[in-house]
Amino acid sequence: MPARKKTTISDIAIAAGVSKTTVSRYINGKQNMISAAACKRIEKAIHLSNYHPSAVARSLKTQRSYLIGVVIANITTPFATSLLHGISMGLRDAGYNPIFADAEDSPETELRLTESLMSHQVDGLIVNTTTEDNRNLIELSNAGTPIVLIDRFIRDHNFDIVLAPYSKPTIDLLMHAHNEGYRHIAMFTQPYEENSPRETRLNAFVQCDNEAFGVERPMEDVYIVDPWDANSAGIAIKKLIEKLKGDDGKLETCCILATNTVTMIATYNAIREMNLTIPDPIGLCGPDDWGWARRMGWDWSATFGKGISTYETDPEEMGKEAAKLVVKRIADPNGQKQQIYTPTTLRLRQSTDLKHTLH
Amino acid sequence: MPARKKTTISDIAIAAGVSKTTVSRYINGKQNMISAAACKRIEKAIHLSNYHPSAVARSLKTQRSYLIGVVIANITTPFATSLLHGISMGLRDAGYNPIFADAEDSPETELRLTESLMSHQVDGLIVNTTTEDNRNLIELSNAGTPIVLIDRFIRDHNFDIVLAPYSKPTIDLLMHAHNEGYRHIAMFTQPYEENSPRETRLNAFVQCDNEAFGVERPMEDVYIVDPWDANSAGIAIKKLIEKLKGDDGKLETCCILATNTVTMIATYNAIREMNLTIPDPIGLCGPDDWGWARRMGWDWSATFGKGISTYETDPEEMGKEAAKLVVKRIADPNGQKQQIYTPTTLRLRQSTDLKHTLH
DNA sequence: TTGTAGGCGTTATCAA
DNA sequence: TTGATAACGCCTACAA
Repeated sequence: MPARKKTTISDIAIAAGVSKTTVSRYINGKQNMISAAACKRIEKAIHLSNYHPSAVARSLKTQRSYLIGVVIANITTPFATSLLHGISMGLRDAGYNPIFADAEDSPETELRLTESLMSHQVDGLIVNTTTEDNRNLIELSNAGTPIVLIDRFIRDHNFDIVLAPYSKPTIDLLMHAHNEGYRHIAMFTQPYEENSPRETRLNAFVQCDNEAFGVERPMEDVYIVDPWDANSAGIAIKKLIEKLKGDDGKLETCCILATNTVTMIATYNAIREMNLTIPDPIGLCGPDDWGWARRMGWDWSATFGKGISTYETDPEEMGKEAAKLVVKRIADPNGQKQQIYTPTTLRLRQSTDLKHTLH
Repeated sequence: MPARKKTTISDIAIAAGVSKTTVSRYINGKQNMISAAACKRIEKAIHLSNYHPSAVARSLKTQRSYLIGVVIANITTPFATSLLHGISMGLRDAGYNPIFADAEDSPETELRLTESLMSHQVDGLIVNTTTEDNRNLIELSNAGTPIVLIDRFIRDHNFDIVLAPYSKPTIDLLMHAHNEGYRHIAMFTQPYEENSPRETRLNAFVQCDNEAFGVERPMEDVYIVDPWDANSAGIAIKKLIEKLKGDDGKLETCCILATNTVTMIATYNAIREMNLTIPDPIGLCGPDDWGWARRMGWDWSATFGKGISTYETDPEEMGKEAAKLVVKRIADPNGQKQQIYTPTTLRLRQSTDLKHTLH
């Protein structure tokens, strides 16, 4: 099956017996400038040849592509899934299409992909960046490219950005633990360098551990966990237990704040393997960005034990907001940069219900 | 910050004191046709102005974009995520970029997006289609567009396609249930019209129920479940139980085959809520396309009860293969259409371990 | 209401 | 080794 040559606007013009200009007008909805007769003939010609205008030629001429480049730090997470879905819906509503690129957690890859997207004339960028220190994006932004960051910020430069308000709910969770009577808190986190949401949560933790729990060096209550390594969480738990042992050998109570859902699950499994019980002496809580699971009817956080206390983020909503924001910035390039915070919902469940359990 | 005009090949030509042609040659790696001096000047000019060639103009001229359109039926599943990741990696290795579109399970959306992708001169298409009966793709294919289907086929037309071999492992699982001594089998599936993998699994089930279990009307052992509806699985379980009640009121054993991971989890939860035990009298098994979870160190299928019997698919590998295949088809448009089956791994766990449990 | 002509940023052809 | 020049398919003054 040989590839036929594509039909172009000229073909239609000839077939309909009019000029390219007229056809172009027809395509762009300016039918009120065209005689009914011509309209008919053009319509027919287009239909017969099943002609589709070339977005490429149009982009070249108009310098607009109606394409938005979407760069995701790592697509292999449930968070990214919901994000993409939201972005996709939001852009479509505004007549734009996403070109999507997966940086695979590599700043170099992110740079390369971003350049590729730019050379394809994308009208704007939505970026979930791998790097807090992203010179390239700052340059692009300075050069006038509409850019919206999502979930991760960039230092030393003012960007449009969509965020979940991680600090507040983190503190809410920790204060709840405090009120429940936990003696200690601990934070289990993936490496947090260059990753602003984790940093934000860390800061909230440190502040709370210091102020509410009166701990002098709260960083000592922070444990680095690699959920990709099956043993990592177990090792952290062992270290934690050592610290919690009282003089009588009994464990003091401690509520663990996990940095994200995946870390939380790894931690949960580790706790169970150590034959420790939840919520006493160990409590567990953290963010829940697995909206997709809920949407599928699976409330995962209720499946583990008797339920894990979480705050739910809404990545899909974040995606939608980001989409709206780029489109807005394209229309109004010099408008004020915006920070949008999408709402979060606290869900207190058994995993931190120390008071009740003590009786 | 006003958007500066973009620098073009002409700017570079002027700055370097050469012609556009020479610059073009430089860009395209034909530096051996250029004098060392000119090379130097061009390099310098490009560097100073941080010039990036326009992929759009190039596409228009060469009729190649190095863009592959990727249409996914529904991105809101972990399966799709892994798929995308695989595609993304595979394409990148070959110098192509994915433009990705989410059809949101709607054939109309799929059509619209596909047309949009085509008008952007994509060199090929990778499609996880919503519709078995997809006239549009057949036409495009006939017109010479390189298309690779992934996970879902299209009736009445020969396409390049990447599939998991659902039939064989489904039968393996069911025969295993038979050998374990289950008296009945049942299938819990999402609606399967227009969805080839589910259909394939259904056919395998029907055949097995008939031949191995001697059931006359195997379709009566098929239950439609909507995992998005929390009650749906529960209702199906109740119906099933009615059928399993023997004369003495005791339940006969039955192994449930779930159609996919999400349905399986919904089913698992429903079984537990009914206070039924696994694997006796109810067994549970099905496919596992949650590779991402394992990659994150969470072997989910071991987390539920004492482990669920599954066969693991490898969506990431499927994506990679699809990427390789489009690229190949672009290079060799008239080559034989291929069907690629990616491997699958059987994991037998406690949820179907009836024999052992009986003692 | 319609058409002509020029150009968007490249590459390809041909000649020098 | 280099460079004019003509496309690629479309849009857009400007003119008729």
